[in-house]
Amino acid sequence: MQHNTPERRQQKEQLYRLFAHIGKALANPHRLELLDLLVQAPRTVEELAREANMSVANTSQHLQRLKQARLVMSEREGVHIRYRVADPAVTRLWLELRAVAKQQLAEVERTLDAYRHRRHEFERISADELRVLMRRGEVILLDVRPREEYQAGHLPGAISVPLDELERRLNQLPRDRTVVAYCRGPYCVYADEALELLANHGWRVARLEEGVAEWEQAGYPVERSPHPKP
Amino acid sequence: MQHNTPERRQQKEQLYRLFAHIGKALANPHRLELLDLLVQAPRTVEELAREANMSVANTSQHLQRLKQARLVMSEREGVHIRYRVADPAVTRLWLELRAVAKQQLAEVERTLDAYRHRRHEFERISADELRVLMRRGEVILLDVRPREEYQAGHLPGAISVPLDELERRLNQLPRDRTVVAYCRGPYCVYADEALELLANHGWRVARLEEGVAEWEQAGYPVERSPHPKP
DNA sequence: ACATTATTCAAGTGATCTATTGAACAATAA
DNA sequence: TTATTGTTCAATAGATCACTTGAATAATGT
Repeated sequence: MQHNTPERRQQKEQLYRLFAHIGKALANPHRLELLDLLVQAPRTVEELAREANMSVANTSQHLQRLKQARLVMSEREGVHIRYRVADPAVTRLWLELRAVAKQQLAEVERTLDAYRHRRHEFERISADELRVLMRRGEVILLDVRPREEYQAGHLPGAISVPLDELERRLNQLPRDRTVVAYCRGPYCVYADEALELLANHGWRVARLEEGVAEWEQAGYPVERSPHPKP
Repeated sequence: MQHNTPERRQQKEQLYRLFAHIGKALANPHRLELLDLLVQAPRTVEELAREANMSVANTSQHLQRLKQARLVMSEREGVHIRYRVADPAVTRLWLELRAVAKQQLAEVERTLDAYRHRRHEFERISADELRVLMRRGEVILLDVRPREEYQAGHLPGAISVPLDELERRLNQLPRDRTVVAYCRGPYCVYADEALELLANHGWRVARLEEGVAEWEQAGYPVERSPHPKP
């Protein structure tokens, strides 16, 4: 029985071409940023363009590559078209890609330190520790991402306080409990900025590195608000 | 506190560029084929070129891109240079990429059916079932990959019978037990070919879809032979 | 030292990718 | 209907990628 006929070769090549199609979708920094945003919450083209600092046309093109590779899907909503991650497996793929990057590129750590230059100032708390403290009611947990991201999914018991609103809402926070903040994940600075403000106002603070995706991937439950119709 | 200064933007972009560097390494079918081979066992450039049907120079170039992205590492062995996967996280990334492809591209299934046109002929057995039957001694488990791949890691209790040797060694197999065969994973045809031969000679046969990487990723133990020096 | 073998390097060409621009299209509101 | 807004399409130019070829390197054996 032959197992290296030209036809076999050709079919094998087609298979790898298909896999590479997904790889190609992951081969551009802008597309990864879009994907990263979509992992947090579904968004329209316009929103994505604004948040990723790209032209709308360019954003649209990149989204279409992601869509071709079936990493994201789109849905019309009146005049808008809302994109979302196509499947939880895509989120896992993205987390795994970042895990490889983190383990293997020392550069990432250096870049990250430059980017989040205050990130070692605050005590860090692990997911396990947080669960214990939350059960005992000893901490307040803040989700400092934009509200839509909170609505798309958040940690159980977390309060939505987008970074912009934090200063205004400081008086709503109990002074006698440690405040834990989280945001999009280890590469996001929102939580650090929130903690700095809180620390300056006298709170005891701690940072959770995990974002919702990492939390869910670790097997912990996530709360989702029903999607509000605009 | 500003969180969207131009410097922040720039640093964020650098971070995504780093991630995209890994994505780019995954953006070519040849590189994925090389990676797939390396997941099975370390190999020299020459071996890889032969098995992937590429020129040596081209293979070398692709390997260097993989190496730049720290997906593989290399080591001199006399005149040869042996490449290997840099880290288990890389294997997980590759499995996750394939999982996304499988879930999302219906084409994969169609291509796969064309490629492994006999794949529905044989009974399939799950990893769990296999473990039970192996414990009871009710099946023989064959690893039909090349011997070096077996040596780099195999399922506990598996016997190495490379496809080429199978016909010659038929008389060593007990006739009264079902033979289960596995190879590189769900996209590999070696096991199917082995099972066809065995079925034609009267054996009861079954196929395990998992390869060693999938098996290990599922949390089951893997046996590794000490590496023989040539 | 010399020849041999495995691998990498360097240069060149055609293919693919990316960002930009301005036009086209689709849904909504006036 | 017409105007408006969000999104996509089409064309283009510059950058990057992929494969080939032939030369350069590095270890080994004579």
